Amino acid sequence: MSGASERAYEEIRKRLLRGDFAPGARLSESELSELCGVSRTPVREALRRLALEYFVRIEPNRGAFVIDWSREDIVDMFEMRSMLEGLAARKAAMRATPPQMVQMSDIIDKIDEVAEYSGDKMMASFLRLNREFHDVVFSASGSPRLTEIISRFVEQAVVVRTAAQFTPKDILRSNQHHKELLGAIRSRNGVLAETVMRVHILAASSRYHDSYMPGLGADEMAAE
Amino acid sequence: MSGASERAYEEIRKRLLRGDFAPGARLSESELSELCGVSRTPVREALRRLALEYFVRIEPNRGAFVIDWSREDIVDMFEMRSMLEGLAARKAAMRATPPQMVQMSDIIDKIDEVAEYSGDKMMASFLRLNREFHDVVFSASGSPRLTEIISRFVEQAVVVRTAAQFTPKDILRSNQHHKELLGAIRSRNGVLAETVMRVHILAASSRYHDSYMPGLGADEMAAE
DNA sequence: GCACACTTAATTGTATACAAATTTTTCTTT
DNA sequence: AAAGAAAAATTTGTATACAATTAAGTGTGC
Repeated sequence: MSGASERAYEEIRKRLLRGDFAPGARLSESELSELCGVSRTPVREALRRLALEYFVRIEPNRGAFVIDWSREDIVDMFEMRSMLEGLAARKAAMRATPPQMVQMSDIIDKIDEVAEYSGDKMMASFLRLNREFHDVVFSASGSPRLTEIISRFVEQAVVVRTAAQFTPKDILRSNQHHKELLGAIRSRNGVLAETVMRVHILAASSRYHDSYMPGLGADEMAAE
Repeated sequence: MSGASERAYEEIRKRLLRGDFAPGARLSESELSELCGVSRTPVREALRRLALEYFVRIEPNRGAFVIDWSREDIVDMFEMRSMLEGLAARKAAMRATPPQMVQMSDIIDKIDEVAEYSGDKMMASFLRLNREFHDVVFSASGSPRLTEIISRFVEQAVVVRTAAQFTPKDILRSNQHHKELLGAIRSRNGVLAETVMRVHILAASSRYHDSYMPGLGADEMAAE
């Protein structure tokens, strides 16, 4: 997957995330191909890939359609992700090296700084750092295959679309989870690390659904 | 994905499972295309799909190679599967309907009967019934998306290749897990259901690795 | 005026042809 | 003879052309 195919994938994915196409809309291969400036062949390849990542749904002989997620679907995706990332956190608690812990600590500090910023710049920085932090956890789990599969999961439609709507307060709370997780890893407490990570992810899910955590106002809700 | 594409996928997958190609071997698109009796286009599509299911690995501009799994990779895959199927079992304990419980019970009885048979017939019957049982659990979880993703996981290379080497004793022990799981579901004990399911899967993993359960001889080991 | 069948147009699926990249072979040089 | 470079051959990646299926439009019958 290189050149035209990769380009088509990036382009279509970008537009899907930006919401250029309505949910349920049919995606014409011809239109996409001239939109991306490549032929239909790499477009088809990109669509198949996006289907496996749950951005689109392909019906045989009928074409690709933008997936529309139900609330239940979204809950399920986050639940699954919480199980898998929880597993990674547990393994990380057992195997993380001191340098990796320092890395996590550094990222945590940077995220605290970023929360002071505002606007798109803040959001972009946070998303990058947050991704970095989780990558260190995955790496610390010592399981390349686990890392690979979870990454694929994290790249999925629901997760990506959810990430882009945090307030500074959300960011700080999210980072609080990071701190707790690092503490659990430092004390080699696998069960705690797993549980904290699950809370971390499920809180983001909760945030997404405009639901609330008992005893807290809506603006106090946790986010990933 | 229909016609030639589907045909190519089935054909290549069948040969991969049968071990026709050596691990790490390069799969030529031209060879596969005349092997399947279709052109290169659907073969490429099939290969991309098999890559996402971890049967092959694709290197840009170099082609597709048969994946070779390390022991650690296999452990990781089963661990992930245990987490996801555990989640499904927990949800099933909360939502399963009486008819679904009857279904599970029926399948359990049939598996006990099948263990009396011998040879390929037994194996085929067990695999089908086992799959049916797990499908009922997924269905009982009430989450179509969860079901879909776990199914995709279960179809993966490692899992499929592992399934085909159980003894009658393995089958009976596996079915014992099924009985415990049904008990947990009947009593609406989500945590127990989740834990039993995780044991069920991890036991299969353990079986696969010629490792053993403390205090039991090798031929007493559990299998899925 | 509405439903249904048929014809036409548009779209997806597959095959083939060409371009770009990689691997293999061959030839030169030390 | 071995190592490296250049050229040929093979293989993957992309574009285009054709086949098959599906969707849309048109006309006819009731």
